[in-house]
Amino acid sequence: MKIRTRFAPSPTGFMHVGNLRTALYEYLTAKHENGTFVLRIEDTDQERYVEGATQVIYDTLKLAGLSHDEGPDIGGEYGPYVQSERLGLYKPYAEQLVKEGKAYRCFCTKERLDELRASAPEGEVIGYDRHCRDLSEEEIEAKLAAGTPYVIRQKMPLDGVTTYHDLVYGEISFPNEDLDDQILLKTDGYPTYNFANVIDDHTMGITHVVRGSEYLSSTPKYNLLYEAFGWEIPTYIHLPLIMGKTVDENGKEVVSKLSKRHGSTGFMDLVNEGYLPEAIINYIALLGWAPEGTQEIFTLDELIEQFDINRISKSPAVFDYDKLAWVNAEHIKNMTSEEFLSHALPFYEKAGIRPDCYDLCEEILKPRITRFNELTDKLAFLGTFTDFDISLFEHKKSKSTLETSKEYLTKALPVLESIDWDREAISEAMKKLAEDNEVKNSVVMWPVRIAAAGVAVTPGGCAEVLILLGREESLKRIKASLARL
RNA sequence: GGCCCCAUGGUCAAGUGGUUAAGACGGCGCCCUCUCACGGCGCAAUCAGCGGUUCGAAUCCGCUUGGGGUCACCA
Repeated sequence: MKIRTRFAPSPTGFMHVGNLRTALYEYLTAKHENGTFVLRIEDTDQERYVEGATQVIYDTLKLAGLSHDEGPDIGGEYGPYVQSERLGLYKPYAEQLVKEGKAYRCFCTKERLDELRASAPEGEVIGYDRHCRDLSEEEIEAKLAAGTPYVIRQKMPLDGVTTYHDLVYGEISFPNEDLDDQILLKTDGYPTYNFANVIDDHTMGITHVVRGSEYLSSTPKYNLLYEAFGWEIPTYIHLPLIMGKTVDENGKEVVSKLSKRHGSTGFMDLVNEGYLPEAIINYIALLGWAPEGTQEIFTLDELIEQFDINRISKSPAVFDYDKLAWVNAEHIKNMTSEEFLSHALPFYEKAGIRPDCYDLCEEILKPRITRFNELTDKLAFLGTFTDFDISLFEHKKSKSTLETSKEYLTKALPVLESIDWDREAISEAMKKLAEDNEVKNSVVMWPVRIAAAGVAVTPGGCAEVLILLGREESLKRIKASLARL
């Protein structure tokens, strides 16, 4: 049978990498087996609906390269793919269970439920007391006739255990007495998430339910629903959680399930900070899964090829920005010239780089950046040449002092003025100057580079700096610097 | 608190009864070098604890401890 997985986000306007990682594994699970990846929007919560949030989901999936085969925007045989457009579907199923005695109408008010919860002993949590589970026919009729609002709750077995199998976690059992009579249909007639989820997964033919391990403890309820309807239970793949670090009020570091409060872990946030979508995907694929070999840098196609459910781990993983940055840098290093240029161009233009220097820039910048927005800083010396501290000319490691700097700058200036403004030519000329004077290359190169750049740290060496600046600007700066020595 | 899950260096992790316990990020050091990177080499750092089972446990079992998740008319 063809595998069908689904990604079923709620439109909250924000997708953090934990959600995206779930989507990724759903995608990989399907695609590795040539299966179908479905997008379903779960918008049954009227109060939390955020305008435009659905678009964020489309944009994110598109940027991430996780293209769905069926969904609200592209259709499919199992539509509609938005829960709010499926509302008529759920109620009959709930009524069916009521008719069969597997569910019941509950007329309890929210207030009563709140009081019930408040009555729980300190530190304990108590569930619904099943007050309406055994109302008489007369009582029910009377309430209905009076127009009393109600919800539909599922009757949970009072004893025994529910056991299920998960592809990652194996055999898991829960005592039924711990299961609450969960609400299927809310007062407003909308289904709850859990109910809609089961109905939709079944009617959409989802074969593999891939989701975070926070659902491990609600899965028995799902299964009891599948059983109540006599439906086949899907294959479960629960994923270890992605954790974020925060600091508590005592200054102690704590880890918890990744969420909004963990700062910029939103996919779009990371993209805006300069992380490449493919690098983010690559990195989060490694959070909870490891390939057979030692390869760490993957394209999405390679992930599809190598993904293996059996290699998903059980323990939670902490999101690490350092490693993400490294993965990002690796992806940059693997870029073709065209790809690199397309990302770098805006920064080149802002820095006033001449087109004939694009290749040189790629060569010197590619190994030096982790994210493209670092280009601004790397190229800043081209624009700013202000009063720098002349103590920069004193550099132990290159054996430069104020005196030698002045001496060799004086010697280098006429040489530079006389040669072709060519990277090789400049480099050779400076080396020859050092050789003729029997000093280390650095004694010449260091002051020339500093004199032109005005800063100690530059991408590339003195020849590269001079080329980027151009002949005129370079000579102007060197003269100005020399005048200060 | 009940229930459920998890447990290899600071982090991500390989490992499925016999290994000097991979690799990567980060850290540190050295080399390369006109700076910073890149690259190369190297170092420090892990099987939570205690009991079993076994000729032999990171690997199997139990307990303890620690961490996480979950207990809504949210999804």
